[in-house]
Amino acid sequence: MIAEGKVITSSQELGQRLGLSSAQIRKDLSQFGEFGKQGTGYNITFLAEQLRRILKVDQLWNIALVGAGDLGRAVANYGGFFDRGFRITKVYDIDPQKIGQRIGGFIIHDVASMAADIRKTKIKIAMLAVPAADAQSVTDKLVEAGIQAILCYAPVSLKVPESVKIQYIDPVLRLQHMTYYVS
Amino acid sequence: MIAEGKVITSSQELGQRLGLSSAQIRKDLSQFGEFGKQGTGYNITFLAEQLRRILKVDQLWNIALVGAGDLGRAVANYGGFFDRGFRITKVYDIDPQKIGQRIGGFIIHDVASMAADIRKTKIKIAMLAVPAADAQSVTDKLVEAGIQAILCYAPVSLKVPESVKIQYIDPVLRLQHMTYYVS
DNA sequence: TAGATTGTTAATCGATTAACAATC
DNA sequence: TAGATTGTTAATCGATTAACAATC
Repeated sequence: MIAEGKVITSSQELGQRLGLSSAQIRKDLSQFGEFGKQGTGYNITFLAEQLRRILKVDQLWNIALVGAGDLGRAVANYGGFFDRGFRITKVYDIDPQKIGQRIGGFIIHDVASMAADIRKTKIKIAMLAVPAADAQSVTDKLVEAGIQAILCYAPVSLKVPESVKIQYIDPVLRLQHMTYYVS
Repeated sequence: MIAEGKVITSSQELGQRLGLSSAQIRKDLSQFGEFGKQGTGYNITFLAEQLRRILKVDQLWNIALVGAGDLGRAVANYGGFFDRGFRITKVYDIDPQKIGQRIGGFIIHDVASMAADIRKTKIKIAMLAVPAADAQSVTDKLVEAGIQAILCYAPVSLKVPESVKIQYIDPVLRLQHMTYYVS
């Protein structure tokens, strides 16, 4: 809407664009504050700012990448993170052959130094691109070191304390979500 | 459970492992049939077979990949599809420089021939790894050609008819789902 | 002032859970 | 036969929607 040059919107328009009812929009927003004006609606830039603040995407997050194989390399080379508030600051692998080499401009560090690094630099988010068989043990180390969120590229289900958030990137799972509907 | 050598399970055990109530397990399964035995529970291999059939993941699905840039190359080289019932059979790009070359063992074909190919081969699922700016126009062509499900790697929101299913792979979106909970 | 739209309360709807007859 | 667990109905819970006073 900002790109379209619009200044004000309403719960009705937001609902229409998002496929929700206007009541849902107002109810959800009201959980976090009063962002609109009666009779007028919502100022779009103000609302966007508030939403970014609420979701904590109004800052730059540092990320540790674990795993420098094919998948890790693809992730490290992906250019879409920085623009959208995320920055890989460290890359780790366990393979002595890889340690010291570079991928995507990052030096590959030894996982042995990972826990201490993460504690020191207070990195909160990690991306996991290790083989499925290693994912749980690496996760345990990350959690122990104070990581609070993990984006996991391995096709496994990780066990973590409730306080740690996990999201998975598994293209096959996404495909499987759709086959049911395909005839 | 199969790997663990177990033969029979119950709605209670399934619920426990999945973080759901036993009633939820029974209710959901009963939507599709009667898979258990009173007093005994569910035969695990039989249940798994039935679930695969219901979800249509008991077959090999052919997939068209559109876009042979960095992302497309990574997708084409990803070895995890075939084992899990998906096979890329065609790769397309619009760049004359790329057409005829190979990525991940696939010859890159001209998008100009895509619609006719898809109609002829009856491919139902496509993966989209084109620049965000091209995603909608390519999607329109795919839908027109009869594609029923699209896995989109571009960070955009695609407009498609209700009958077409879409799933997105956007690591930044996944990261943004977690920042709210990170302190 | 009249019209429009918010934030919120009350009503409705649908999903989850509890309970139990059926039966292995 | 006694114990266990299913599939399903009824009860409960929570989420969505409708309605409206407040007010810009």
